[in-house]
Amino acid sequence: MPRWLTPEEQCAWRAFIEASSRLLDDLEHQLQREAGLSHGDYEVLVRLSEAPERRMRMSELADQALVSRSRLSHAVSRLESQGLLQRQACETDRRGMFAVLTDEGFARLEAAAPSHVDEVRRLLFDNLTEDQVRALEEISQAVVSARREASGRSRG
Amino acid sequence: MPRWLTPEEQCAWRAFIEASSRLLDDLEHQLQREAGLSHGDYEVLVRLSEAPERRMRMSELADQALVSRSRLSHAVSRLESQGLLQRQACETDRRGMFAVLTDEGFARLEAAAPSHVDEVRRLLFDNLTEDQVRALEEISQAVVSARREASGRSRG
DNA sequence: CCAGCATAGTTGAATAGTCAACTATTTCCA
DNA sequence: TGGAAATAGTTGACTATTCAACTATGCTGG
Repeated sequence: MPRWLTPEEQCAWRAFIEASSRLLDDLEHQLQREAGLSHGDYEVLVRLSEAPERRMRMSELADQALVSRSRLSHAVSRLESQGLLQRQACETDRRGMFAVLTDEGFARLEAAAPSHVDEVRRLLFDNLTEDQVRALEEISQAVVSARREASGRSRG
Repeated sequence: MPRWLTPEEQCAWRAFIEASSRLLDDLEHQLQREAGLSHGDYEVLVRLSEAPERRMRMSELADQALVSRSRLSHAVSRLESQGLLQRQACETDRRGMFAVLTDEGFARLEAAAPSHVDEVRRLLFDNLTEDQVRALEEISQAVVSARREASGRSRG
């Protein structure tokens, strides 16, 4: 006997799916239009830009940018061919590679960021109270931690 | 001078991106494993199953399932070839088509739903208080309405 | 030491998604 | 009425993503 969702949960779930799909789609389109980047690519560049020496090991980058290793590998090849980053062999682990943000990549990111941030504000934060911003973070944290604990338990 | 995000908004934004990506990815994998359906396909089948006579015009279905018309058209072709639904010409508007859920499609959905719902509970609602569920819905509604008003304004 | 397992990352084929162009029909209104 | 514009839906080419297989290297216990 499956535990169904309560009516309140149903509503919340559908609202969440609609809001997050539309929000992410809109941001995707906006980034594509203004900067020729997908949201995934943008995340990759952001993480690199914040890393020491603007470089990061492939696996760590994949984890932080929330994409699979395979997808990152393809994405890095694309971004590399656009000159936005480079691969660099790791000297202490000969299996390893770094992705390094180029100046051009950094410039592209700097050009894309302001209008992207404006869009995030416009589509999300301008429509929320301070309490709602706090609630959004707490809800998100709860989801992320629960997932982490669950996978910790199943691995350990 | 771009309005940057406040530190609180930054945190909320990153937490939201991580939580929603992981949640949606997990659900996607679970549905794929258990029922051989993508989340998009699942949404399509759900909407059809709730429609009168289990059928719906392509455009309305696309709107409700939050996918582009082109994507729906491809998806319907796939699902049709799997026998989960059928296309049916509309008699009052000769441009129009209905997508109709087959018995097999309905059965597939019934088989997939319980474990999917369990997963939604487990990954999301089990980790939230009642207040948080309410907050999640209000936040989502706020985002969706703001977007609707904005596009209404730009269209009108 | 070294055999076996784990980890880092890549690849290519298969699948899915996007975008713009296209057909066919309907609606609007001068 | 008729012709422009809007709407419904499809298509195909291109791009992106996934999945499983693969190479290469590092680690670990007997």
